[in-house]
Amino acid sequence: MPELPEVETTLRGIEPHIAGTEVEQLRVFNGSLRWPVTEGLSEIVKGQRLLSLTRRAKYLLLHLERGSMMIHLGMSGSLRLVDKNTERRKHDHIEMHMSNGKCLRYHDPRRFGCWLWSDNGHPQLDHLGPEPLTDDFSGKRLFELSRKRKVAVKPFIMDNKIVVGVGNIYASEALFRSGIRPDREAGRISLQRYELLAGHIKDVLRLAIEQGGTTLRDFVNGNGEPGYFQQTLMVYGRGGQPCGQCDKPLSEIRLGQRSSVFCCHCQR
DNA sequence: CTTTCAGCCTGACGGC
DNA sequence: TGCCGTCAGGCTGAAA
Repeated sequence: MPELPEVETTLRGIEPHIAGTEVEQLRVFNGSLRWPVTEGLSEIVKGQRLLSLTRRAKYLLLHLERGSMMIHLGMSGSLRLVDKNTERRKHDHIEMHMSNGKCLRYHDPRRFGCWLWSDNGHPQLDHLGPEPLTDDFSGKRLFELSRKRKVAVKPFIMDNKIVVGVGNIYASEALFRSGIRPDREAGRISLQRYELLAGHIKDVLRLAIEQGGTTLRDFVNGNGEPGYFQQTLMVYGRGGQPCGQCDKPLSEIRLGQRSSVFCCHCQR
């Protein structure tokens, strides 16, 4: 599923192939995504030059001459570059033909994603916290914003107002590396432990982006699905299996309606 | 203000 | 073989 590293990987994979080209044609086959695809999108973007592509949180932004497209991959979305006469697969909902012959296909079985056009900014981006891989995100920030908060630390670090782009997988892994129980009250964790946690969040995201390099080639070539993070996972999806550090069985609980796996011996 | 929770959607999987 | 229930997940917005 697309987390921040995969969105970043997608961006790096497609950017060099289509930045600077012009939109020849955009076709919407099924526009009922998380929010309906912007009405009249094909007519709006036709003929506009794609100036640049950026990422904010898990959103991809395509900057065109007269505005920008905000794309989210939701839970099951993916973008890939294909030859324009490649046959469409089931759940290929949108495609964008560029002036250099490249075709960008959006595939999303669960349709939790979005494609929204705006010529004056996207309100969804206005109240987001800092990017995790910048100096604006630190243990000090986690410590200060968590004082008097009763929420468990795992949903706390997954809150987009605190820091963006930390999904269930990487929250679980960073907490394991930090030796912190996911259900510990956010307001009762020391500055020192938050500094450790912030460092591990950055490490785990950076590592996943590096490993995404393999996925990147697949995306561009239109082969296979990403499977790069499986080996590195210590706790996510491993409830009941032995802990990689102490061999005791990993515990599984639910926090904020999300499954949370941890080691009750290694994490306190 | 904080916290909780339903809803959006399909595919995979287990039980019968 | 198929049917049915459950789960997975990010994000929003309403309710408590």
